[in-house]
Amino acid sequence: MSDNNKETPQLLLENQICFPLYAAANAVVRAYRPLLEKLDLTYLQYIVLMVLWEEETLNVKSLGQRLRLDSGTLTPLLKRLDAKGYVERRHSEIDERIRVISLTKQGKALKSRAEGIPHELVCTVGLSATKGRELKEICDELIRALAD
Amino acid sequence: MSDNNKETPQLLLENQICFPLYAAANAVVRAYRPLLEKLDLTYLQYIVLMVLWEEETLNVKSLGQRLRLDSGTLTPLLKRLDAKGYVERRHSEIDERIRVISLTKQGKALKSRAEGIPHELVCTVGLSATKGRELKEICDELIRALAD
DNA sequence: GGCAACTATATTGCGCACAATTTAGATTCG
DNA sequence: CGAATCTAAATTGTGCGCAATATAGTTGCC
Repeated sequence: MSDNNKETPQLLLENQICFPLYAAANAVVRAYRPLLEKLDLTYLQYIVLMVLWEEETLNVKSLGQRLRLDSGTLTPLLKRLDAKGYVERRHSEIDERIRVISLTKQGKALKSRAEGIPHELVCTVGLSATKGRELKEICDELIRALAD
Repeated sequence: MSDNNKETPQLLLENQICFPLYAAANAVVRAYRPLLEKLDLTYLQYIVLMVLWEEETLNVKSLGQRLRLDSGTLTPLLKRLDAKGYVERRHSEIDERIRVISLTKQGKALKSRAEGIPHELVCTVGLSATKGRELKEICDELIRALAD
């Protein structure tokens, strides 16, 4: 334990925990790409729509809190979803600063077309349900630990 | 099992495995940022240097295989590391197509300054060694499953 | 009412990721 | 030898992520 450094040198890529996490996240986004191409969506756009399929309507801030992303990422992304005709971006009438994001008819219609995607991905990955749960738990713990 | 959909609808963010993975990877890169700022490095630049601290010299392709990244990502990154004076990018004399990347004296010197960083991060995260190992294993499995 | 502090979103700029293409050099094989 | 094929790296273009800053609009307080 005290001669930890000799046994597992910290600066070897082999011994990193974060790098596999980082590489796995890239790999997953890459794996989603061909499945989402049919819907003309990127991975993050798909995630944003997933929130909207639940909530119908919401503003940039609460979306950002949910996904841990800021307006610098979300504003241009929402403009692209708008350009594709999947969402609308209205100004709140109560508070002009707030952008109210809502699904268009086309945006709602995408939901049924997306239904099969998570299962398709699970199949190509072939991760057991147990390991999937473990992964989710550890990642959630990490996220909580690193929140602000 | 057959009415899986009713019990855990696939299109709820809450039920996603990949999203926590994605968000955790972002969180980790974010957490590294202030630690790496002192060395004038981004997370990926740090990872690339880590490979070079092991290998002394290598070309773009083998670096890319190691990190699962392509020349579109690596070429500009290596140019930036070059501009910072941490690496050199020579053409191989045997095969002019190949770029041989090697550490400069300054690049080598960074290693000792980076020594404390992994431990610093582990502390802010506070993930147990067991869970760290589990996370690494599952991510490695995911990466293998999604390779090409 | 009016001004200071605050808040929500937008903008700018940089550095990844990666698909698609281009460029230049190496290899193969008739 | 030399054209076709292959290969390594570079380039181009799009879309994140996010820090830093800017722009409006709102609220609080005198």
